[in-house]
Amino acid sequence: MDTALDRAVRVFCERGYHATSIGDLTAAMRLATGSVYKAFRDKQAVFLAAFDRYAAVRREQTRSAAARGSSGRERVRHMLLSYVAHSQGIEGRRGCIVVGGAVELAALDPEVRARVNAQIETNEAFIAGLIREGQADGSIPRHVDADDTARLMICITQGMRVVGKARLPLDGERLVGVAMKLLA
Amino acid sequence: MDTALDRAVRVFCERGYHATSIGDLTAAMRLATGSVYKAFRDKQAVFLAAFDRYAAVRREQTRSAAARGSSGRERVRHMLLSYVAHSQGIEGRRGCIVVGGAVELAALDPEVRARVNAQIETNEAFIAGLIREGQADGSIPRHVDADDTARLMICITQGMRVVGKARLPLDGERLVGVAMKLLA
DNA sequence: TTTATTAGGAAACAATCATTCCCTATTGTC
DNA sequence: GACAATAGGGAATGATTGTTTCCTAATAAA
Repeated sequence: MDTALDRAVRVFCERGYHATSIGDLTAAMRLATGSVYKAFRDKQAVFLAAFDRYAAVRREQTRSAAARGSSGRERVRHMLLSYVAHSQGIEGRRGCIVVGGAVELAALDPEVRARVNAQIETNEAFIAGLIREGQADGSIPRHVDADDTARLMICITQGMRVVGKARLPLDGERLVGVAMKLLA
Repeated sequence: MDTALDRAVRVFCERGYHATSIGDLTAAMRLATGSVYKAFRDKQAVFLAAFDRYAAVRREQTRSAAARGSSGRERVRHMLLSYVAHSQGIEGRRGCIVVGGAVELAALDPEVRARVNAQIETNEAFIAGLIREGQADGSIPRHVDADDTARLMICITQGMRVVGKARLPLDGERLVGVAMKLLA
């Protein structure tokens, strides 16, 4: 069932919510219609489950990417580089469920909006934490406002997913090189 | 007809493409089904026309916001402030057709993808131009890479639309204050 | 072995979708 | 004033949607 949910994640990522029919879902999950409705209340429930799964996986990937850095500053850099990588190529084209949910559903579906907000705020707090670590270890100046900078970096990462979905190329080293000025 | 198209823009902005039915469209445009299909080939044609109209209006708004600045640097600042303003409140909740088109349709619809790309690249070139103006008038250092910085700023602006759609508050002065470090 | 419970599958359901067709005013032309 | 042309409106249509229902096969308990 978890593997079926992973397949649902892929479909929702690349087609979004409304363009994904139950037929698309059953084909991707390799389950019959009845089986899907036995496991989930309705289509939205499948989406919410897929959202949660996607969010958990991405959180872990982002955290482990950041962990590759040896200072707070380097951890921010690796986190941004990881985001560029995920926004590009085949995965970039596939897209991000959080961004998709925000754009397609957040306006009208309070349940989705709550999850999108929670995910964004968690990420933002994580980035602010990295910045504070950097200030503690001396790799990031004290005068940098951790919260404001984190929120701007959230905009950057979410924006990269939009640009990546449109298949515009992103040069990781150059883009992140510029973004690191925010920690000056 | 132009006023009807403006109303179509609003609906497509807040509901997206697939969640907008012809019924929603006719109700918003105050036109009967037959009239819509007399003016446009199909639903996608309505969307493309709405997209073009929205893009033209937003381009003008962004340009006039930038024009309020007296130096290249100040023009970039005003342009970013304008983006924050449009990403917030009722308009932020309504959303951006370009971001919506990118996230919802760019993966599968080449025609929409081409327009999204064109709009993003036009904006990016405009921002790069502002930066070069600032370098010419001495308000922005020469060592700033105009193209890389413009691309990052595109990510910032597109990301702000995503965050704004999720109804998270954005403090314009603080956010732009941090972003202006990119011109240091 | 028998029975109860569950996971999974396919067909049927009503509702909604985008689209087409045809009718009615209104406008401009001769 | 008569007529052609067109813009707009609304009902009808076929396809597709999400959902439900019922059936089969497999598994666990007794």
